[in-house]
Amino acid sequence: MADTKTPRPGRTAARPAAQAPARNEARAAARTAAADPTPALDRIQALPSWLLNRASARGRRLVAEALARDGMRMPHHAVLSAVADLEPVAQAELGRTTGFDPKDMVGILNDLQGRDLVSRAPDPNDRRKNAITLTPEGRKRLTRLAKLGDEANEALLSALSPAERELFLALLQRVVEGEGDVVPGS
Amino acid sequence: MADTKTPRPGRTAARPAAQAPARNEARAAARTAAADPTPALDRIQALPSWLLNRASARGRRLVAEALARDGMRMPHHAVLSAVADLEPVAQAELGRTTGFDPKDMVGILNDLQGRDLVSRAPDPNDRRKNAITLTPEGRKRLTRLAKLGDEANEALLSALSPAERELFLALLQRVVEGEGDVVPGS
DNA sequence: AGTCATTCATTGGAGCTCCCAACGAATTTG
DNA sequence: CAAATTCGTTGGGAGCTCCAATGAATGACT
Repeated sequence: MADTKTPRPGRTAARPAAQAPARNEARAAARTAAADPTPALDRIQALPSWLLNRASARGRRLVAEALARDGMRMPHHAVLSAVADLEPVAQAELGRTTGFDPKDMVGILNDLQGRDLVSRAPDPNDRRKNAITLTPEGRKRLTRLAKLGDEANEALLSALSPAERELFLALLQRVVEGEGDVVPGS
Repeated sequence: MADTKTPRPGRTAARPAAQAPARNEARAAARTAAADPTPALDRIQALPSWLLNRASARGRRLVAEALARDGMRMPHHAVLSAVADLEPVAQAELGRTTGFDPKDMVGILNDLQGRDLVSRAPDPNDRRKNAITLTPEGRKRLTRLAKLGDEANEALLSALSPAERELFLALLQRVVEGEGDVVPGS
């Protein structure tokens, strides 16, 4: 890859020119010449995947900023919530329910345990497992985090009315589940 | 962080036990005791930011798989599209219109130039800039990529009817633009 | 004119998410 | 009892996003 590029070869000027004819004129000319009614850039930026990426990035940023005010990140909040529901729970099951990689789960729980928000004790019934439990501080912290997360999500959808939000979430849910192809039917 | 965790301390067994009382019973007990009608995990996984992340990840995966059949990745497609519209165009402007970091733009264009899909020549009018241009091969390749991308996006929204897709995209667009708070008015 | 701020392409580095592979310990299956 | 599986952990890598700094070149201002 290092030999394929042209790393600013000396900048010796003296070029054939006749290559940059006023930009906009070239663009319009190309459009009429190639009969390209919809510019490729506009098309790509209207693609569902593109819009979803941008919306997701905005949501992640908003949530990250909100949780950062409490010194936490999104995975901390998610795992803390899962522990609250499933405790005592093994790390592998936490990974399955939240979707985090076991490798990353180790780091997340290291953080949470380091702040005394969860306790990680060997499970007496299955000594391979760790029994993850919420500490009282963890429970209080989770309440705060849930509030911050809700506020961020409120801001994320602030452009939509309540009815529109409900509709949007319903559609979004079906997109997430995907598996479409066959008509929903029921 | 290395001293905060408990790295499986020997597994010497002999534990206080009385800590893992059959799992499900503990869960039900906690729910009645804490009067928690909505499990925290369910709540967090119904959050707009969570759903958007999952939908975005699904879209990214579908698009990546589709473009990979042509040996390309998403940024390649996006930049190639932008070049098609704006050529000849400088890297910095490409970065502004597509949203890619200037650093990443270097690598993307290195790839594209290495495959002779774009040409990168010094701009005679402004010797700081590179004039990025589409090669004939690049134009053909873009047609293929656009098709692959469209198919992937079709699959992404396959769970929605045409009317629902239109509605979903309209709502999604407004979420992306955000800046809500004030009513759109027009 | 010459100084100064800005822009451009590039390099370096970091963080996050996801995936794959391996390991020792422990458990389950046959 | 042997074999396969699970569990937590460590290691590495690929992609995407972001920030800081550099030298070259340009533009603006006095």
